[in-house]
Amino acid sequence: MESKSSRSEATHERIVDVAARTLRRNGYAGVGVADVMKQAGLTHGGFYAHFPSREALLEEAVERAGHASAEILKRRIETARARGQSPLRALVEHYLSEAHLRGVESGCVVAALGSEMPRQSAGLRASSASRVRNLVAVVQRALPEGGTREQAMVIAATLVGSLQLARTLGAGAPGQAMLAATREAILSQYDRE
Amino acid sequence: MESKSSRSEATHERIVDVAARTLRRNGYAGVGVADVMKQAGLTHGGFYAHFPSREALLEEAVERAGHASAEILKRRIETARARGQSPLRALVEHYLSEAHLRGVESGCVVAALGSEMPRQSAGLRASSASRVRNLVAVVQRALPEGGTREQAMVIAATLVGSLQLARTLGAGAPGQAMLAATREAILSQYDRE
DNA sequence: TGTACATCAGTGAACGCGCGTTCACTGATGTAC
DNA sequence: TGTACATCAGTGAACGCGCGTTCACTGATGTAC
Repeated sequence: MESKSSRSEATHERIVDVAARTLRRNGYAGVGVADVMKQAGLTHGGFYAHFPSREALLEEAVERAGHASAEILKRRIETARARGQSPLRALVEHYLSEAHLRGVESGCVVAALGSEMPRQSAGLRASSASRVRNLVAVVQRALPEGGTREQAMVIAATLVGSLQLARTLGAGAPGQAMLAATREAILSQYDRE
Repeated sequence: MESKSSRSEATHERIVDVAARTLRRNGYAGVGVADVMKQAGLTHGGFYAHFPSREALLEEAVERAGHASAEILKRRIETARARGQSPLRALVEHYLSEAHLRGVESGCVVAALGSEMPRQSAGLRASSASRVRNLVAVVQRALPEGGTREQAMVIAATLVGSLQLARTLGAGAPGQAMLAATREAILSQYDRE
């Protein structure tokens, strides 16, 4: 890494950022080398100076996308806790918000790719499974004292499923109703302090 | 339809059946005209005598897959009810079973395609959204007297999310743990008679 | 400070391949007489 | 019952296109003296 120039590194980061957004918007198959390079302001020929293959880019993009949205969730949780508010409520209201419903490309990668993850190559499945475990861990952090991993798994599954179904039903009333029902259900069950 | 010979109709059905399985195993992008025709015992050239386009096949395949798995769920629910057992338990234990975890290609199309549905063309999104509404309706049927549509939406989201995350974590212990946690959570909350 | 040279990020044309789609043709089925 | 013909499901070669990958080259940056 130290042998690479900072200019090269900056370009690398830019490509991964573009790919992390495109990945969530279009799925694994929707990430094209030429298209990503063009969005990053480059020509496609230079791609292989930065990545050994398209697959390698996808692995980095899954991790980038996962870390980015997990960081946002963690920050919301910590802020709520610091203010004496419910961290779980902060998490749920952010995850199941209209902004997240509409903003696939900057949202949770697990919700964006959930049904495609199991079909990927071994390397990509490993990156993807690790994003799932991380999501469960973040949810568990938001639970009240004594919250178990089992509870976190159930809540994570509900969050992911709800967002996907809402997006499929459409960003209008049907999708909103799905999110509202789920917010209500999770909070009334797990947020009794 | 009546103008078509029964031989042609049988071939058409066979192609849709193959596509409905391939669709769930490989996703929308994983359904290739040549591959499906080959699996149906035909050559790819004849495809356009049966469908105006690949897209038209996909729409039929989504509906076929959705109806098929919904029928199985409905039957389980009715059987349980007839025997005086809990229909919700029957539904949940079937949906979150190891068989369903492993059998993507004959399982619920919403779980198999959830994250890809919102990105499809208008026609496919319509077919897909209709499968989501149908799943919610089937879940509501399984609820005890007075079960609301909101409850059904939350349970459907949890079922879909849990199955996807379990498949991503792998069919071994991690995936099984996800399913077990979700079964337990849904039944203990909604199955108090 | 200035000149000569090496390094290397990025360019753009070309490749092989798979895929959706088209189309002229074949060969079996069924109808007319 | 048999022959001639029409229908039509399915065949297989060919097409255009997009995509991942390769590679010889360019031009800017930075180092040596």
